[in-house]
Amino acid sequence: MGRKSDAKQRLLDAALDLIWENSYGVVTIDAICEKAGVKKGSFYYFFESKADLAVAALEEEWQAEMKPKFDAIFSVSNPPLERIRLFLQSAHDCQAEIQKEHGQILGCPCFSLGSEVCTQNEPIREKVRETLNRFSRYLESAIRDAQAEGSVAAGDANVKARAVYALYEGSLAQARIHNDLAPLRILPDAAMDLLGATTTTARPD
Amino acid sequence: MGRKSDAKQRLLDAALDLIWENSYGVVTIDAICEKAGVKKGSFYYFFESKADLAVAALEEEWQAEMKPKFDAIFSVSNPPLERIRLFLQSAHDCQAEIQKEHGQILGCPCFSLGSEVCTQNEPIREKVRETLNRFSRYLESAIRDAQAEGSVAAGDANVKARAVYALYEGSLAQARIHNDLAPLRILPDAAMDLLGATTTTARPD
DNA sequence: CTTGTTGTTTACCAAACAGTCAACTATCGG
DNA sequence: CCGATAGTTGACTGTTTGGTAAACAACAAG
Repeated sequence: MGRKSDAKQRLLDAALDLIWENSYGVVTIDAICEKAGVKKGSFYYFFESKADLAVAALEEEWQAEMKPKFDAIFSVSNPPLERIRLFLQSAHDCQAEIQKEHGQILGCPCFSLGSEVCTQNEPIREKVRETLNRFSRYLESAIRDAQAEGSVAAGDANVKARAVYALYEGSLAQARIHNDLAPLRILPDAAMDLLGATTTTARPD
Repeated sequence: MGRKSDAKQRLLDAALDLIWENSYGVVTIDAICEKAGVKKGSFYYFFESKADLAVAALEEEWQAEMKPKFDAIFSVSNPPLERIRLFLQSAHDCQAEIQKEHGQILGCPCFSLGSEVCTQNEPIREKVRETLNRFSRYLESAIRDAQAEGSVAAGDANVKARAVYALYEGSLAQARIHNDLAPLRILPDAAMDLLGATTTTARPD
């Protein structure tokens, strides 16, 4: 069945890294190839264009990285509000680690990319939409469970989830712009305020 | 005192329009010149680089557009919570109008630009920081006034302002990505929840 | 009218860029 | 060992870019 290669995977990884660290528009195909250690001819063997690669990279990132993480954090074994708090806490911890490594907070690659290219490239926009919806569905479910146990007031769980999600992404982007973890430190409490949560979970000081 | 010209202003306007509608990275100096009806030689007469122009455009946008608007909305004549509600409502109304004209919600140019280039260009990052801080200072002051009259619970007004501001920018970016006003429609109520506001202001249905 | 200042234009260059292609190579099943 | 399949390479093309420079045009003050 012919030759084997991990070049495709290397391209996906390199693209995500570069776009995350910089931005979609400024990253060239040449740069991706160089970082991946792959010649441009091979790039076009696997992908039609940079946009095509970006879509594939987003899907890969979701499947390989985000989904397992989300499934663990939003495990039904955890109390509903605890899931949300864990989620927001992990955002902080992840970005703290990234800042240590890169010297720079990078935020959410999907959201940054989406905001940058949503007016220019429909396939990327569609993949970003899909991914963001997957994210917020976890929140929505947790909120519904919280409402069922009475720790969050009644009301459209989808609306509440979208609000918390906007707060989350806004805080991440702010952290990136200021290269400062502060917006992420206050995020859990702000989300609980937003949900009008009756704090069943202890708040560490 | 030599020749007169509005070419510089035309360049500022063209740059802001193009970057807002698309993104910083994808907009070329040639495109800005063409839209402004200015030759490239003249561009370099007024600005050193695209980044230099972007910084000037942000300052111009603040001075000419945003500041007067903010001063009116956050007028001390208005009750504190009403200021905040007006601010969030106007975000919705502005974006609705933009959507009608462009067929596309464009969000906040400063925040989008900041998130895109903050890792690549320090002068732009610094100008974005400055501008965003100016924004959130209006919120902080209104929150402090609200606390004084008892319509918002005590607590660090700066922290609360940053949370509301993250929610605001997150909602705007979400609206841009989805090209959907929904995140902005729920924004005022979400902000009031976040602030734990004792609703003195009537909520229109 | 002249002279200095401010702004405009055109043509140009070198680098970077996306995208193509034909020749080449490793690997597997038979 | 042989051919089909899967992947690799490097050299190439044409275009778009950012950036420069020198000649030119309008205008104001003296």
